[in-house]
Amino acid sequence: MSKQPQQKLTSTDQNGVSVIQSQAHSSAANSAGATAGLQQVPQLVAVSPGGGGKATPPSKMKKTLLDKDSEEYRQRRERNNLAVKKSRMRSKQKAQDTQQRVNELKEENERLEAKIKLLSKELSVLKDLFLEHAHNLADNVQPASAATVAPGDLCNTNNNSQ
Amino acid sequence: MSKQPQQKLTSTDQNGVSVIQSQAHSSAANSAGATAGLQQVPQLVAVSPGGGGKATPPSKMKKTLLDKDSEEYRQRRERNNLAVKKSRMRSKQKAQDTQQRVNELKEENERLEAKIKLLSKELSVLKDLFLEHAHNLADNVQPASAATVAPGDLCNTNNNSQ
DNA sequence: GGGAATTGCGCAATGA
DNA sequence: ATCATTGCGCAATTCC
Repeated sequence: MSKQPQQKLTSTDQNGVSVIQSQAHSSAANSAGATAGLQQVPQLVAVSPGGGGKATPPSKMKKTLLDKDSEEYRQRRERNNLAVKKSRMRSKQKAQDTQQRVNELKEENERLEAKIKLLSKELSVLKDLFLEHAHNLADNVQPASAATVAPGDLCNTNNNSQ
Repeated sequence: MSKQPQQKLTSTDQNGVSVIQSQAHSSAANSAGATAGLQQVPQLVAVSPGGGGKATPPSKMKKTLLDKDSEEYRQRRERNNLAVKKSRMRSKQKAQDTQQRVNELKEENERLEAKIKLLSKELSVLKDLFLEHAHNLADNVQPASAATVAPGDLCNTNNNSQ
């Protein structure tokens, strides 16, 4: 898929002290280059409390050393960063899709309601017609069925879609 | 304009383990919360050269002041962190609302379609009745009017449901 | 100019 | 062990 070889310039590889990793990732997706010098602060890791003398704490010792300089560490970070980016992209897209879905549903809703209105009207007309006819029948026998029946376009099923 | 009640300012330190702060300056009274998590960064103090006068050159030199130790800096950061949190919260909530809206709309959609179905059926029944009656009339009384009324399926409500 | 809001990103913890 | 998800802080940018 979208996987570009990202350069990794870990400057100050073995500089004496602090790590200013001004990693200019230069992601491909980054357009509008305004030369963004990003800079994440280095975090000093507390290797061990200086004065303390805990020799062997409980046997649960996992987070002993996170070699920031380790190659593997950087590798893992990079992978995670990629994963994070991907995940966020997907999340964003999903939200967008949802929003679009809302719009579509709203549209369809309107359509359906319009149709309901139409059908209701038709129904009402037909019912009136029946009533009228029934009255006519009750009054006498048959006055004029045709006239009663077709006043205009009662039965028009103008079903215009959309 | 802040319209939202400030949440508890205590930084709720629950995991901040790996970062310790090597704060050079002991700030004054840290009101409300003593937020931890500071890092030391090599700060290149690049004050405006020349000494004395301000005379800021019209160039693009704006990174003149970034004192990480500054009280104002920390203050700004904290405010921004709060703002970020708020913004993200809102964003999340909005997404959630949108999702819920989708559900509601879907539900209503179903309801509407059901109603359409019902109305269509009613209409169809009524029309059939109508036709039948017309036939009766045609049989018994005048063929002329009956013929005018019912050629075949005059009132075909071709209700296509999506 | 200035503060809040938004956005992109990296880090670390955690879930699956 | 690898990837995905998530909370959080930083910094740049944008919006009042």
